[in-house]
Formats: sequence, C-alpha cells, structure tokens
Amino acid sequence: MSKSPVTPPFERRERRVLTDDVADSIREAILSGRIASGARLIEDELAESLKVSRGPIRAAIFRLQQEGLVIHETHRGATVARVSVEDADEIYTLRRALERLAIESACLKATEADLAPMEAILLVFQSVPRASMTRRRVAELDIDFHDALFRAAHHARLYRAWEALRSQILVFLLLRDGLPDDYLTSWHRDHSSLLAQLRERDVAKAVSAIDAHIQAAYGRLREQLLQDSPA
Amino acid sequence: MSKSPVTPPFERRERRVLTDDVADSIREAILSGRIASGARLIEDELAESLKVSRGPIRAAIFRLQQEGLVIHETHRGATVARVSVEDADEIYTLRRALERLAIESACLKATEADLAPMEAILLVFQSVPRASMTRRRVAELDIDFHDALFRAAHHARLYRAWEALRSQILVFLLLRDGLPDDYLTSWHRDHSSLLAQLRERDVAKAVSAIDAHIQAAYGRLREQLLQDSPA
DNA sequence: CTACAGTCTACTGTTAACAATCCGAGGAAC
DNA sequence: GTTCCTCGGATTGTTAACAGTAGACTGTAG
Repeated sequence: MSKSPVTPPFERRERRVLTDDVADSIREAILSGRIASGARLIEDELAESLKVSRGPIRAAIFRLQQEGLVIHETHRGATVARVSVEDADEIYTLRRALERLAIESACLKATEADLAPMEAILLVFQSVPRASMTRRRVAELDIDFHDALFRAAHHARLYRAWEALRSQILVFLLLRDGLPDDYLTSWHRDHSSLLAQLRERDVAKAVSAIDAHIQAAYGRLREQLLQDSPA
Repeated sequence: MSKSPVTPPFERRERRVLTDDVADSIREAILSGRIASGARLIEDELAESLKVSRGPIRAAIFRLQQEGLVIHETHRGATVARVSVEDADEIYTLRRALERLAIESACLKATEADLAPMEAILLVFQSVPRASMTRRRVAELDIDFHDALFRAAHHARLYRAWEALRSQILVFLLLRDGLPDDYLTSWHRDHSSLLAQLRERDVAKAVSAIDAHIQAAYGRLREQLLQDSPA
C-alpha cells in the first residue's frame, strides 16, 4: 500500500488519447447540429478534417455508437442516429428504470461529498442571470445534475448504462425551443426537492419523486414532439 | 416498396467480420476459464494465436469491455474482469431493473411469434435427459430464455443494456457447482410460469413475478459466493 | 419504359510498420 | 537499508498502405 489511505491526494488523471479528442469533436458536431441527423460519417473525411488517421476515427465512432448517437452497419459505414417519437419512448422508459435505481442506491450509499456537486449546480442555476441562460446551458446543467446523481449511486454498471443514454437525452433537450417562462423556476424547485429527499434517505419517497420528475419531463417532451411533427 | 410486405422472406443476414470471430473466441476463452480472471490480454499474443493483426483484436477488446468481461485502461492494456460479491450486487440490482421493464414492455408489445422461442426453450428443457444437462448447458438455456424475453420487449435500447450485462450473468451461472436436485424442476416451473403470465398480459402480476424470480436467483448466488469465500 | 447483368468507384475492413508510454531492473546517493 | 534516478524492454497508440465489399452506373434486352 503506497497510496494514502484517506482522501486520495490526487486522482491519477487518466491519460487522454487521440480517440478521446476525436469522439469529443464528433459528438460536439452532432449535438450542435453541424452534422445533420441521418448524415453519413465518412472515415476519410473525418480523418482529413481532424488531421488524424482512420484508426482513432473508427474507435471514436464505435464509442459514439455506444452512446447511441450514431448507427454503424458493417461495410456500410456510420450515420448520425435519427430520433423519432418511438425513440423518445424507449429512452424515457429506460431512463425511468435507471433513475429509480440510481436514487434508491444513492439514498443508501451517497456521502455528503457526493451530494456537493448537485448542490453546486443548484447554486449556479440561481446565481446566473436568467437572460444569459441559453438552451444549451440549461440542458447541460440538467444533464450534469442527473450525472451527479448517478455518480452518487456508486454503481459502476448503472453509471455505464446511464452513459449509453445521456447524450441521447441531451439531443432531446436541445431540440426544444422556447421554454415556458416558469420553467427555470420549477426546474430549480424540482431538483432541489430531489436533493432534499436524497438527504432524508427515505428511499420510497425519493423513488416516487424522481419517478414523477421523469414522467413530467417525458410528458413535456412528447407534447413538443407531437407539436413539431403533427401526425 | 420492393420488399414483400408480409413475413419477410429472408432476413438480410448481417455480414460477419473478423472482429466478430475474434470477440467470440476471446469471450469463449474467458467463459470456459482458459483465460483466468484477472489475466492480462496482450494484443500481440492474441493476434498471433488467432492469426489476425492487432486491429480486429483491439476492436474485439473494446466490445468485450462493453459486455463487462474485460477492463481496459489507456496505455496499460486490458485484463479479464474480476468479479466480487459487490459486483454481484451491482449486476443483480441492475438486472432486476431491466427485467422489470422488459416484462412490462413485453406484456404490451410481444406477439405470439415473440413468445415461441421461450416456449421452445422450455420444451428443450423437458425433452433433454437430465443426466446430459451440463452446468454450461443449463446456464445457456437460462440466458437464452431471458434473452428471448428482452427481444420480445421490442425495445432496442433496453436490449443493448441487457447485452452489457448478459455475459457477466453467465459468468456467475457458470461458477456455481453442484445444483440442488430439484433445481431443474423448479427452473422449468418458474420460467413456464413467467411465460404464462406474459400471455395473460397482466403487467402488475408479471412484474412482481419476475421480480421474485430475480431476487431468488440473486439469493442463491449470494449464498454460493459467501460459501466459496467465507468472510 | 422496365428489368436485369456487368462494371466501376467510393468506401470500409485489415494489415504491418512506426511512435509513444509504462513499468520494473539496476545502480547511485544518503 | 531506503529512496531516488535512469534506462531499456515490453506493450499500447497511431499511421499509411493494401484488400474486399456494397451500391450506383451504364448499357442491353425484352
């Protein structure tokens, strides 16, 4: 045992490798809409524009497939995943199952240090002037809050399942336009309520709270989707 | 629309590529114990013994990492994942959440054709003489039954989450030695009961049935693990 | 005009060589 | 003896060239 037993002084910061940068670049291009939904991802093109060889590109595409942002077919290449109303249904039913387990597990295992990041996000939310809150920023804070919850669950496999969904949820959050005036207010109320329940350690209440939270989010999304593309 | 609208004549059988074979080989080596838990997977060695270059090996290792059989660290290589009692806890709590959603979804969406594979497995189980049922065979039929359930849920993302767990569950099923005499009997009873409830389309009953099923499986596993490695 | 066969091109899958990193062995300083 | 440094071998990350496939394109027959 050479490492300090209490509060590791510094995490071994994991080395970044080309694949990581490539994956970040492509992910950002997809989320920002610079690469359209359904578009083909051609390895040579990406390799040239990112100034790397095809190896890291292929690895990054594989990773993004794991995240559900791209679809890869053998010998036919990768395309940016299209999202439909049925996809929203899949994503939110699975998300619900995962978040229920996450908050249950977090109630049992989370330390105060685990909850601090969530607290911090709520503070940021309050302190930043509302006018400067872009859709993107709100969406990212939302994802970050839930990400912190999944981390607080101390459940590696659950976290990986969440990672496979996270970016897809972000896609949905980004395509909504014009939030209701009171959205920011209710967002803060809902999330600080979740955090409070987590501190109470009352599993049953926390689970039903997050359940309602996810269902409400799904309801809003459904409304938006049906409005955008009327049947 | 050029394709026949009813019962597609033949599925487009998806092309297999070297990476697929490599992943199968390594997975089999791990499950059969030929590569020990915790052992390093050295790309050059694997490449030489499988007569392919390192490219497909790397891709296969990433895939196996996704399945949870292998742990890969940047610049340090891959090792066969070790499983502990805590891992069992993670795997079975997550599995429970997934199976609940699966049977719920299957109750709503499964056709009789989706249930046929499950029926078939039950028949195989009955028809094969018990003496010839190896641990491996029993474990595989068990996994196959649940795999059919997840397919019947018609939920692509849920299925992928299940895929990330499936091999790890198989690892646990394979390390049990000497099943109770009545295990095969109760296995058949439990699973045909699940199938029956699925046909009833009663979501609430089906969910609580599979919940009990998974919890019982976890209980047996826990007992075994604690017995093997006494605290 | 439609259906079909052969060819051609753009792309992915695979390979082998090159570059960078980790980690332990061995020695120097104290 | 212990700690630190350096060096070298083993192993992974990256590259660029080669091989094979899918789908479009052309032309031809009916």
